[in-house]
Amino acid sequence: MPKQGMEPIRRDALVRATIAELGAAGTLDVTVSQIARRAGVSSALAHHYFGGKDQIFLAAMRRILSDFVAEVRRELKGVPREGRAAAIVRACFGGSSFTPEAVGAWMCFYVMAQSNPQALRLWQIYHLRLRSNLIHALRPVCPRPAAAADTLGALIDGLYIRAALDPELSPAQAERQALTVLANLCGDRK
Amino acid sequence: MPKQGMEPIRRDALVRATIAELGAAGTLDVTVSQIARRAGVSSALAHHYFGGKDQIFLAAMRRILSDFVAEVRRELKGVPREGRAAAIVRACFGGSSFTPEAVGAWMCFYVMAQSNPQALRLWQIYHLRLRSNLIHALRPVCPRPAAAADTLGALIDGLYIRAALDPELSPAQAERQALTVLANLCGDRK
DNA sequence: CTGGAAACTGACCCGTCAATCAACTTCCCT
DNA sequence: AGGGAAGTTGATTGACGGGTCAGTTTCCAG
Repeated sequence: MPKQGMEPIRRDALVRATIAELGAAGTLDVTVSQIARRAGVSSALAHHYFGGKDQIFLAAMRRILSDFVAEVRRELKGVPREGRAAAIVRACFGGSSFTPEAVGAWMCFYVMAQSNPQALRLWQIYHLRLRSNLIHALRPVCPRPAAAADTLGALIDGLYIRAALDPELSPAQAERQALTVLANLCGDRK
Repeated sequence: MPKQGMEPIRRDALVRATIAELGAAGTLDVTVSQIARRAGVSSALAHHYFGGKDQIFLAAMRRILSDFVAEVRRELKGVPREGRAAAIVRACFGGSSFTPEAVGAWMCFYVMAQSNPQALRLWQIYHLRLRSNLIHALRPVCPRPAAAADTLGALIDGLYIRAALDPELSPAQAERQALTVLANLCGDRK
């Protein structure tokens, strides 16, 4: 029963369903039909709105990325200069960023970036933005902000991978590890 | 032109071809035909020897894992107690462990482990072995060996991911970052 | 010399899935 | 009212890829 103005609602539902499906499967081997079924529509409609499977995946990737950016901004609100780096780390492991679903989908996007130029481009943008945010946040507390930002970024990626494969690794543990390294990176020159 | 005693040679060629193909593609979307072609045989023969696609992939995964173990052993040879942790780190980024090909294939196995129970099992074994090696190596030089091993392991995984997506990241840089964190993890209590 | 095992392949079968199409329904504008 | 736009789907198509099989060649044992 068609209603007017469904497009944004359908798009949203499909994007959500994509993230859920990717997160649950942990693989890019997810069919358009599965996504559409979870979103409560036919696969034809998914194609109608997005044009193709890749576009659906890219939309989901953009969503996760922008959710993460929002999380960072929220965590950064009202935090003094010296606490900014820790706030960014908390954003990585808290809120909606570190649910099993999001982590699984995130890993899928890493894979997609290896063969899809647009996905690679999105990843590079995320990567550069996180890096510059971290450098800026580390400048007041760290002797070598750029190097520390690279290390911290790599550690965060690694913790994501491990969380995806090892359900034992809790968000709290992961966050603690990252914060410990952050403290070391900052404090070992005094 | 059939010759006797080809089986081990073919198996080896197919495993090598699998790693090369996975490493080049950066995805599990590699067909048996591609692998077989690169190995110079028909796809039917690949099925004949391995039984199926999954078996081929698992054989390749086992190969990469055992190559890595060999690398660690080699790097550890004749190194004094205090240098063991650094030697393991060097093994991760040197030799055949950190070629673009091996890193790409490695990432594929992480993906496979998310949906294939046998691959997950193999990953867990690798994971536990690396962990216990690291803990043992860190004991003489580090106040909290277990925590440090977990952190170092995650960092190494993260550096692999980044190397896979970012050709700018050289082995030397990655190794330097890992060794820096290792030094911090050891030295910050003095 | 001969029969069987090992090595090897081309052709085929069959399931799956992205993508398209031709409909049908509901809503809104004039 | 009624025509077009938006919403929606089931059925279909076409490609692709894993797996199987029947058949061919080569080698070796008895």
